[in-house]
Amino acid sequence: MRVEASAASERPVPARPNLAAVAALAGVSASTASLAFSGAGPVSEPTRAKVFAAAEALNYAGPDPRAQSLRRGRSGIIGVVIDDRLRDAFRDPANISMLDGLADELGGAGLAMLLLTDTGEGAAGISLAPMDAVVLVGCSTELHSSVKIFRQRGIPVIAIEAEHMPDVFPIDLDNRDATALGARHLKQLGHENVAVVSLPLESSHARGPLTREREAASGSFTARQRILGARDVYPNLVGVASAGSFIEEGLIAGRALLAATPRPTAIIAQSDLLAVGVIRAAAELGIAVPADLSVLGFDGVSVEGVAPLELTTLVQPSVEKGRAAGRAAIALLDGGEPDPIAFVCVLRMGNSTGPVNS
Amino acid sequence: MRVEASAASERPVPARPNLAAVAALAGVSASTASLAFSGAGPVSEPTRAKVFAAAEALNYAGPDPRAQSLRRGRSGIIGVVIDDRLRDAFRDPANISMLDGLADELGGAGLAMLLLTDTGEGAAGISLAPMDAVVLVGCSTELHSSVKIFRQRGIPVIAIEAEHMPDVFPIDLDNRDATALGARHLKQLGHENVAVVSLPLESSHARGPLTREREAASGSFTARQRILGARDVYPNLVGVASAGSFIEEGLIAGRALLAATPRPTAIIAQSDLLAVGVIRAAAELGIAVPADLSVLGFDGVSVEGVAPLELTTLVQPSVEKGRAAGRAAIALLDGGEPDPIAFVCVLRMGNSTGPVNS
DNA sequence: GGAGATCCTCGAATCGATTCGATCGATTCG
DNA sequence: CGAATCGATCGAATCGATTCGAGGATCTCC
Repeated sequence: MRVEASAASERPVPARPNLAAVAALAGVSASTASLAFSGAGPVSEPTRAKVFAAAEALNYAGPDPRAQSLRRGRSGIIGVVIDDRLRDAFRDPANISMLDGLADELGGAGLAMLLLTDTGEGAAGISLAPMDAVVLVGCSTELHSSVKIFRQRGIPVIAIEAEHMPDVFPIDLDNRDATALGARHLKQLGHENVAVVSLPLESSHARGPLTREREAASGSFTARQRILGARDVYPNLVGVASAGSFIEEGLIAGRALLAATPRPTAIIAQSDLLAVGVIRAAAELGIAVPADLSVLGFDGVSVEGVAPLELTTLVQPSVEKGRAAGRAAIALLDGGEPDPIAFVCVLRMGNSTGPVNS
Repeated sequence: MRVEASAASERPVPARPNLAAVAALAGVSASTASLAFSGAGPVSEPTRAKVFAAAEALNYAGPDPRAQSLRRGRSGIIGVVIDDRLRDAFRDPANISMLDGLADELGGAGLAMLLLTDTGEGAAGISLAPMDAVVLVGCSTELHSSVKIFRQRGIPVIAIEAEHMPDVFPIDLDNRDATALGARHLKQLGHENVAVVSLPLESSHARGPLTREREAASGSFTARQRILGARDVYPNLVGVASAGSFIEEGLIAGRALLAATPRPTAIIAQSDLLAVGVIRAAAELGIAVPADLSVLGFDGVSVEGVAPLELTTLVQPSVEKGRAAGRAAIALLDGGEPDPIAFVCVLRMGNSTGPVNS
């Protein structure tokens, strides 16, 4: 294809110009023009100037990312798969911090985040989008088929807090041990009648009492591990599943649990937001925290609305978790084989837990 | 290039198979194989089966999205540009609702969201990522250069609450009129000494008193419009800019404003989170709301932590705003020319405002 | 002045798929 | 039984760039 210099003036609205057109107008070959734009090879100053002038004249915006990504085999896009609806995922500060760390690390490497959900219609994007790597966040088992596709495509997969799978790089959190640590703290305070409010167990986000069957069938690795951790200390633990990590849900769950007789003297909430809800439920019922009820949280995010109470909670390095995922993605893209990463939580003492009041 | 049926067994780890390899193994042409996968043309059942069998045998994951997007000129990706750090953007429920509406609408059309920020290093993605359309959220003026690139590329741009620009499809909110409406409500209650807490004015997110110069130079269209709306009723309005739409920031701003003499009898906050912060500042100082101080919010999100108070606020249709942006993006992609969209807020009466106590 | 090194520039192959028009065989209709 | 029709398949062009090896010009140094 030849493009005359005059062609530009003949057609007022030409098809979008491409590199070839620019090169032609500049009187150089396409390869040289490419070099001029990418700066990847030696190009003399006058030539470079000619190319840029031609680009300017043709109103050329630079190499087409689509073509670039085909040729280079890289799109600069990292998929982030959330198992929730966006609204839900973004409602929990711990999650947001994680995404923030992720975005920070990826952005620094010139990579962008493609937000995907594994449920509903948005799931199509999972196999259709051009991605260089994928980070699964709290992914459910429904993702196994997607993971297979990623593997076939040679797309590295990073999973945050998920069951280990072959060819999936894990970023772990000691959900079980941390919860056990928290539970032992309660035990030391003398609590024996303890209940738990869990994160959603299924993607249906159904509320309701925990049963061993439900737990076993649960797609939420995190929720399950935290339940197990609590059971390590309180084998006969009872509890309810929430429909999401929100204060409102903690309130609902708290009401349910506190209506039981005998009333639990301590409640383990699987997130700080849930813990705040539980505390609010207690307030409603005139139950004093921590005198009559101890509440343990998880995440260590600063939550509004329980002042002057300060949550006793298991602090997890949310931001670092995201960062680690980002770094892992970058390393895997470069063909590296980073070491698996496991984070641990720290028990931060607040005053939402106290000795049992018998 | 010919690929023998036996080649697959010779090379244990072949370069990733492509459509041509699958077609060769199936004994059909690449065009037919393409038809079989896309279902876009007539393909006999036996042929289709042969193709899929070959794909299975070669462990082919389906057409490469990169190549597809080059050929079809579509990537299925919609860019979403946030002017904030992710962390900040996700901290405000109004923003999240908007993103949720957007995600919902886009997901339904098989499109995925590419999250971008216009500041820092992540900004590179703006011109490098393969996007079919872009939604600017609360974009600053720094985006003008990016918008130029989008225009050159023929990428439709949708801007939510931004200054109108040629070739940019606007989704508007009556920020000014709505704020004026709220201000008139305060006026009717007899308030004369009114102050405002604004959203960040610059991308530096600097706190500090409002000045006409700062307002004029501000990159935040929304903040400016809301200030203007308040000025429509209270021309000599004073106020401070916050560093973000957070409760904590409202608290800081509230303390500053309530330290003035004479103390304002009403404060207009440019978001509900800021309003809650202001109320908390009042509580700190022993100032009763609404008896001694009226506080007006904006957004109409349900905010925790001011019970039993209920915020008087300007309710905006956040989710609908996002949905409208999504629909506009889809329509523009189809070459349509949707009508500009403008949403209006509704003043919802709570009990955080009341008659001036003189 | 010629051999060799340097520096630019170019041609051609390639990335992996889609799509239009052409072709070929089988079926149907008159 | 010939012609028109229809369905399935194929070839070739195309999307827009990158990259490698080769080639030509210029310069250096002996």
